[in-house]
Amino acid sequence: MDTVKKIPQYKRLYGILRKHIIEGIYKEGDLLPSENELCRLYDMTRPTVRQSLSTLAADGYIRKHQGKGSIVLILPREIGILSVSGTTSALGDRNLKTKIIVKPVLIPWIKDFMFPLSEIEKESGCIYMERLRLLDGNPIFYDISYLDNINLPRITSRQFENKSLFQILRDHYLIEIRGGEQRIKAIPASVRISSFLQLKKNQPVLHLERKMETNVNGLFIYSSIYCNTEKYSIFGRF
Amino acid sequence: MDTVKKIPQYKRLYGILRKHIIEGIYKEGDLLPSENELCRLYDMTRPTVRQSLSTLAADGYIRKHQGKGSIVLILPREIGILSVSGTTSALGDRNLKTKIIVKPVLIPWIKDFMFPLSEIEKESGCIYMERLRLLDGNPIFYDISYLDNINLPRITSRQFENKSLFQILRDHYLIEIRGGEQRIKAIPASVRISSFLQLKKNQPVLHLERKMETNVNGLFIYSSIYCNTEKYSIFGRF
DNA sequence: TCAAATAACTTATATTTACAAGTAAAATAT
DNA sequence: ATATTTTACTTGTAAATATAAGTTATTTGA
Repeated sequence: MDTVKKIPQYKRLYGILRKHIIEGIYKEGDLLPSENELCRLYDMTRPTVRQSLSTLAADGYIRKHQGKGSIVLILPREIGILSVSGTTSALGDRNLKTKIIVKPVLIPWIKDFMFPLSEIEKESGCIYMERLRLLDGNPIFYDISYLDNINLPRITSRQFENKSLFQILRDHYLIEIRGGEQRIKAIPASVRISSFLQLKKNQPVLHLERKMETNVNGLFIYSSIYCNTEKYSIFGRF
Repeated sequence: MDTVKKIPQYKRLYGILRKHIIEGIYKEGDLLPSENELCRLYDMTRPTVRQSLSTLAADGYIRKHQGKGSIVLILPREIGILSVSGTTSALGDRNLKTKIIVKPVLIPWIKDFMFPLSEIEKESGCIYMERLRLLDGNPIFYDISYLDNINLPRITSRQFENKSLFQILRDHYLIEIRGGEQRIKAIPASVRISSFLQLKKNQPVLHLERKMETNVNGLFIYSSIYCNTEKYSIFGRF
């Protein structure tokens, strides 16, 4: 086991502060310790500390005020599907349960896929899965995921119940989501979708098509997500 | 006229590079000049250049690759309503026309407003306006905006036709949008909304409720936006 | 007492320097 | 010719330093 922890210092501090914010050690409106204090506390220089704080600000956890300090925001992360981290982790793994509709299988890519595919992607086929996510027992997301079939040993046999796909990719394959693009529409629910989301046919449903980019060159994750927004809204910061 | 241009260098370079990307001088997949080249070209040091590039990357204009360089992305900014810049500017002011439904008027805040209001906001009342945005002649957005009534001389008499609200606020009042939060839902079109968006009643419509934060302390801009997503999707990067 | 000036904080911008680590092409050895 | 090594380039991380500028509380002066 020669896995040296070579996490950069600024990422380490970012993680620590974010954890503290999420756990409520710093509450809404609180001022974080000043940059100089953080320098002393964690034995870093100011540029390093500042890089952590900038990242926190970019991710919407704090707002920086010149001359005043860094103020903690309440991030309305109730259903943070618009953020990078994925739905499960965004909810703090509390009320969200995941049910597998179609276990991960290796299939060829669908014709006329929602996003253009590279030649390499087309050749290798994709890992396909369908999941239903329930919030407090109510089905909210019907999630169809597509994943390039490149070098992910045993992915199709992994246990996905109540786990975030992103978490598995990060923990077992060191794959991180870097960003992506998405299209959003309001559509009438088809029979299949309405049955999964317990809606009447043609009820309005939110449809997201997402392409997510990873730290692995050429590896993208695609999702088609249908949301029942009758009771819950999709929240996001920008 | 003593308006000294005290734009930070990194913002200047950010603007220059973004302009070049938007104008197509750098195309999709192109490598930007290396950090050291930019240092020489614009007479800055590397941390300064890196700050510009980091901001560009955060805004989705480029992707940085260690050991390789910064690659220009095609940003799918078709209808960038999910981005900060506002709809009109996101489309490059080309096909999008704006029609005023209700001219800016000063009214008291609505009871049970979609976002909680501070006491100061409640007292001062709000500037209310309704606009319809047409893309290639098709009504796409029905936009209801609320604005704190604080120190915006002549705002209610300004000409908003075919101009971005954000642009007017920036140019005349030096107000910049810093970020915000939004809720997204799919809802059935009401009679009023369906008539504006030329849809049948109860057709699915995308509903966005947004609270935007500005550089002016305590000044927020609220929008309720209804989108016809039959032909167009809402696009965003994250 | 009250308003203005000041001091002591805060973050923002910028330079300089050093080394680590990833990428790609050129040089080398087989 | 081909595989390997080297080299030269790229971005990533990090320290040390300096000055500017915004905010707040204290001190000062009337």
